[in-house]
This record gives sequence, structure tokens and C-alpha cells, in this order.
Amino acid sequence: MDNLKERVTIYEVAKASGVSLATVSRVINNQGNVTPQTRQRVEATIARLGYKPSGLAQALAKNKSTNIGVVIPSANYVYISNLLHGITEVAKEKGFVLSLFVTSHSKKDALSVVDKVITSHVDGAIVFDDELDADDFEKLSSYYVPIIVINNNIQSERIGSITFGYEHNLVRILNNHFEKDNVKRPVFLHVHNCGQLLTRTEAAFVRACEAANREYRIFNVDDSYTRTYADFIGYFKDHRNGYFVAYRDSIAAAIVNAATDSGLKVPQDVEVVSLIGTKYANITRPTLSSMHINMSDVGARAMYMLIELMNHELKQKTYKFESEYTKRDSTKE
Amino acid sequence: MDNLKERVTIYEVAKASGVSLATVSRVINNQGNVTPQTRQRVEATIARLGYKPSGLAQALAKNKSTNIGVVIPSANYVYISNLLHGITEVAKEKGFVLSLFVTSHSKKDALSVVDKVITSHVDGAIVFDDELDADDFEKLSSYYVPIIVINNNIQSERIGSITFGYEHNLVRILNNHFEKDNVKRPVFLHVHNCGQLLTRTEAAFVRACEAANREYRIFNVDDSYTRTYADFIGYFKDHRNGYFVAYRDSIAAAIVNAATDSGLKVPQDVEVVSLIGTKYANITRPTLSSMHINMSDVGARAMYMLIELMNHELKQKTYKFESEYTKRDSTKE
DNA sequence: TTGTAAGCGTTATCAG
DNA sequence: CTGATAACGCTTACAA
Repeated sequence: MDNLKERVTIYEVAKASGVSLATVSRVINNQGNVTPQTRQRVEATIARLGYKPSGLAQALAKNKSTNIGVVIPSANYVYISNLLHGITEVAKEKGFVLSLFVTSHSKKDALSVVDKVITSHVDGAIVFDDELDADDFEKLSSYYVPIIVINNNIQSERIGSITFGYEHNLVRILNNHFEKDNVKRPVFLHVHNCGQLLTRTEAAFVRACEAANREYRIFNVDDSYTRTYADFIGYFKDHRNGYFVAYRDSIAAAIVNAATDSGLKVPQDVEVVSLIGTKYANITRPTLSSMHINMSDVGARAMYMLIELMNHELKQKTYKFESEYTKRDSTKE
Repeated sequence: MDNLKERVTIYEVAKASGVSLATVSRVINNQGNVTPQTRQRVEATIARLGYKPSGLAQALAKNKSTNIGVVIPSANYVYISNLLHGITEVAKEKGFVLSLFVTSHSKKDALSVVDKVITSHVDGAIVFDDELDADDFEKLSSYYVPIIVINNNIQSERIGSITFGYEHNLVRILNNHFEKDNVKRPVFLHVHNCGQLLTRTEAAFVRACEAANREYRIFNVDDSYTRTYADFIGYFKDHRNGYFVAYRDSIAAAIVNAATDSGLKVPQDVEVVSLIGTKYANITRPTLSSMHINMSDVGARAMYMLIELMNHELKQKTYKFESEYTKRDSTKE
């Protein structure tokens, strides 16, 4: 590994332009106190030698890396790539580089990621991970890394949080449904290992059903369109209706497609609501009624909050994104 | 900004455990030549003080950062998030941290990203960007950063490339179509600013049409489901058939849905092929015939190639991923 | 086995 | 306005 070996250093630039390190540094950092001529000369040598400052050395000396750590459970979901998109846009605008950390749904893994983030020396972090709890964030925070936690309400000195409002909306939709229909059995589709958001909405679902005195079911499904589709092709052989609450668009689409392909009518026989809606809710046919939070906005907001937090000027430490329900063709209401 | 100020340093660990810096360093790096007792003592202090080495200082001293730069045009497309997923999985397995750089479709932007990558002091980079050309890569490479270029065949000492095979497949499909059908006019949907891959396949489309002596059209569409859908609702008012080649699933879906919603039959009246297929090709109804390359595999392969390149042991510097065509319900063939 | 000291490429605090 | 020189936190010969 000799990849960084022969970099041009500030020292060579100084020598080549007949000034000291300090002067070159001033030029690089656009500080005053440099004669236009000197500046020009130095800039010329910089260009000629193709000198690029080492971010590493700068960070070490300045005690500031302009790196932001981003922790996500996987890069493979549409709503997470939307989140990432929002984060990257603001990061670029504000001149930060993002370090990406992926946790993959296990507590142990998540903890080792926390260590990595600390070691990485980031100036701040945005964490979207269900495995970590208040203590873990406290630990991370104790290393003086300001954090914005997404989907987890943490109250602490150097931590800001963004939360999502799905439960209230879901309960409202369910009650509305119960009023008009007392035939279809409500079914919640539980995806294994999908974190607290799912758990919380599932609990809300159960509460709503029990309050309305409706018999409900919880199904375990795989987090895969193909397998869920296959499962429901089987299911619809002897169940000819239902009201389904799915975690993701792809799960919801699996049910809708399985129902349609089994000769059932959506939404007359089968109704499906998707919890985490994306633009695909609008593309599938029938279109999917879904709840939606603009994850790109969430990402952007997280970055803005983090920047304020790093500057000690974040006033409102908690921000709640309320989901929006859009009735489409997969439900009657 | 005092976020990194009060970090525990190796020096404090040394003092607290009554040894020298060097010994602590040896313990951290799991080097031999340390008495079990000493090691234990040091490890205890490390745990007690909550010491985490500074990746920055380590990188500077070792001339090696274990950071990989990843350059992408946007985080907002499904196939790019798939790519990212493949990269992250291997990166995690091999202990690399990823630095994410987003270029957003402009040459100037792309160049400034190259500078940032150099400054970032990454050990290597994976670049998926259409704006950059051989010279730009040569420049990046001249800073001793090994690169894997995706979707651009670059031949150079410290550069490896991964290319995509869409054209051959597209021509085959078109010819096949021309044989069976000489009514539907072939139409290529040009998305503005979508890079060389689109340009190349478009050229292949034109060649195939001309070779078959078929009249064709190139349409400009927005890179947006909603707008393309609206455009085609208009279009299908006075055009009642067509054979469309779309760049992405979402564009293809827009046409299929617009056709269906205009009372046209897919694939009898309107046929649509999607170039860059994703799992959504299977979810929409009718399903979309599409070409497909598993981008997650591409990402993983890119990381493996990069690691070999960094170790000077990459033999085959170019790897081509051939697309796979899957006929689904949006075409007859 | 352990310690000393010279880097790594910058910035920042002084004098001049 | 410019130049020494000491940090920044760590690694790594070289000595001991």
C-alpha cells in the first residue's frame, strides 16, 4: 500500500515558491496578511505542482474534520435512499463529506458501528437505526459528537431527534374503516426484524382493533415481494377478503397483486394500506393507499439540525414529521 | 466547534497505565512483543478511560485511511441504492469506511468532487459518474488513488473498470420485434442529462432501426413518473400504438399506465421495454419486460476489484456485466 | 519486552 | 506581512 506516498506536501510548495509553510497555509485557508504578489506566486506553484492539501492533516491540526457520519440499517430500501438523498444534498451545499455506516439489524453490529463512528472522528452524526437505545447514544455523545437521531426520541444535551407520526394516522384510518365495514378482518403484516417503528405501529393497530372490539390477526411475512406474493397466492385460496396493513409498498403490492391474480377485487374484497409509502404507491395498479413521509425532507432537516447543533445553536431539539395519508385505489376510504 | 477537544488520547492511556506511548500503540494494533500482563493492564485502562484511537491520527501516521471514496450521480435512484448496497456489504466485511460523494449531473460539479476525493485522502475510490472522462480519471489516479470506474471503459495503470452490456441485448430484442411486427413505430425515450449509458443505447437503437429500415422516433421526456404519465395521457389521445424503449422502470411504468388508462391494450397496442430494470418491473401491472443487471452484484464486484487493485494484485482490469432480458407482460416477445 | 524520538501534513501562536 | 516552532494523536524504527 503505497498509495499516498508521493503526494505533494505543503512543505514542497513552500520550498518551490520560496516562502515558509505558514505562508502557504495562509494562502490555502484564504487568510489575510499575505501580499497579493506572494499569494499569486504561491497559488501558481500550487497549480503547477498539483498540490492538494491533506484533509487528514488539516483535520488533525484543526480538530475538525468536516465529515458527517451517517448510520443507516441498509442502503437497499427506497425510503432510505430518499433519506440519503436529502442528506447528501444539504451536505454538499454546506461542504461536508459523508461517511456511511451500515448496521444490518443487529444490536452487536450497531454497537460496533458506534465505535467506528467515534474512531472516524466525524464532526457530527445522523443516526437512523432501531437497535440503538438512549444509553448507546449517550455514549456516542460523550465523545463529543453531536447527533441527530431519526425515529427515536432521545432527550439529551448534545442530541437532537426527529420522530415520525404514523400511529395517530393509522388509528384514525382504522376507525374510519371499522365504521363502514364490519366484515373484513383486519390483518397486520409483521415483518421480522423491522424495528421500533413497526413495533409501535403494530401496537397502535392492536389497540385500535381492541378498542373497536374487532377480531384481528398478525401475520408474519418475509421482507420480500416475491415470497410474500407467493404466500398470499396460497392464502387467498381459502380466504376471500381482508383488510391488510403492510409495512412497505412492496409488501402491500404483493398482497394487492396476489389478490388480483386470485380473482379477487381490490378494494371490494381486499383492502390494503401501506405504512411507508414511496412514489411506487402511485405506480402500481391498483394504486396503493398509503401513509407517507417525505424522507428526502427528513434527511435535509436532519442535516440542518445537525449543523445548528454543531454550532450550539439548535433551539428546538425535537422535530416531528407527521405522516400524510393518501387514499388511493387499494382501499375504499 | 469544540467537539473533539476532550478526547482521551493515547498519551493519557500511557500515563494512566504506567507505560509508554509505544506500548499502548502496540496493544491497540495487536502487535506481539507485549507481556500478557502489560497488555491486560493497558486494555483495562483503555476500557476504564473509554479510549478510542483517532482514526485521523492513525491514518496520518500510517499513510493509510481505510476509507474508500464512492462517487455517484445521486442517491435517489433504486439501481444506485442497489449498487450502494453491494458496496456497503463488502466494505463492512473488509473493514472499510465509505465516504460518499454525489455529483449531480454536471461536469463542473464532477470535477470539484474529484478534488474533494483527493483531499479526503481515501485509499481508493469507486466512481460511477458519466461526466468524467479518461483525463479526469488519470488526474485522480495520478494522486495515487486506485480507482474502479463503473460504466466507463478506462485503460490505465491504476484503474480498473466495470462496463455494462445493454446494447447488444437491445439490438437483439429490437430485431426480434421487427421480425414479428411491422406496424408499431419504435420510439426511444430520451431522458435529458442521463449520461453515456443512455446515449450509447440510444445510438444502438437508432442503428438497429436504420438497419431494419424502420421509421423511428426519439422522444424527450422528463425523468419523472408523474410528468411522463401526464405527457403520455396526452399522447395516446391521437396515437393508438407504439413500441417504446424506456430508460428506467418508472418511465416505462408511466407509459404502460398511461396506455392502460387510455383504454389501450398492453402489449397488443402498446409495447414497452425498460432498459434499467429493478425489482419494480415485477411489481407493476402489467409487469414490465426489462433488461436487468444486478447492481448489488456490481457494487460488490467493484469493491473486490478495488481491494485487489490496492494490493497490486488485480489481474483482470476490466469486467463486463451483461444485461439479462426478461420478457414480461408489457411486450409480446 | 519496553521506551525514546522522529516523523505523518497541517494549523496556529508567537516573534520579528 | 512573514517565518520559526510547537502542537494535533498516532506509528515505528532504533535503542536500551
